[in-house]
Amino acid sequence: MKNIPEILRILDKLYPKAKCSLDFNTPLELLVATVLSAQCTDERVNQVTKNLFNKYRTAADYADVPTEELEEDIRSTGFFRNKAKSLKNCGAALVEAHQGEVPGSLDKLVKLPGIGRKTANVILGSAFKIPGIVVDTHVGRITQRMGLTREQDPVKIEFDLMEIIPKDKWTVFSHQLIQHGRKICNARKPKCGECLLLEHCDFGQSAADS
DNA sequence: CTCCCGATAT
DNA sequence: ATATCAGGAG
Repeated sequence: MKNIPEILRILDKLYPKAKCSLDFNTPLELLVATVLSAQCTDERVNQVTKNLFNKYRTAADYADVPTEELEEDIRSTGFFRNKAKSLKNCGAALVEAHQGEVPGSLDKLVKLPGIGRKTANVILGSAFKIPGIVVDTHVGRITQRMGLTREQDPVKIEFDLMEIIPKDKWTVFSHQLIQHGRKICNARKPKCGECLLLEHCDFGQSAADS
């Protein structure tokens, strides 16, 4: 079995101030940034939202803008047609069902168009301080490599992690792994030689031959 | 499972 | 050229 407390200590030491790396000032801004972050780097999202948030200030602003105009405003983040549709429909749903405000519960968030569990848990953790495990591509990859889960499905991974990670650590843990995934445990060529989690990692152990 | 999709690193 | 990047919907 895994020495979870030790793994958490190492992560705290490596990334003591791990937080959301998307720029935002309100729950709505975080929602938009997180939708845009799908299959896109957070640097590019921040670059786009810098201008976007000046132009779109309320949920109604997203609901009312012509689709083509919103598509152009977010084009460089990729998947721009899907994302524009999601943001527009989401803005309308917020106005319709939540007085234009972003709800602070998982159930209500995942009912919004374009918002899945990953996005919902980002919003819960960083905008509402409600614990949630964010299983994105980084968290999924790293926890599989380490042997913290055997599942492939992000939702199953989320539930596996919820059982072994203390609830008050869920949000920090997610952001720590995301930073670790960007700096060390890359998808293509993980830098196992620089990884302080090596001895706790199945992938690192099996790759350590020399 | 497939599709959506521009930008960047290798 | 190709894999990958804070995924979600049909």
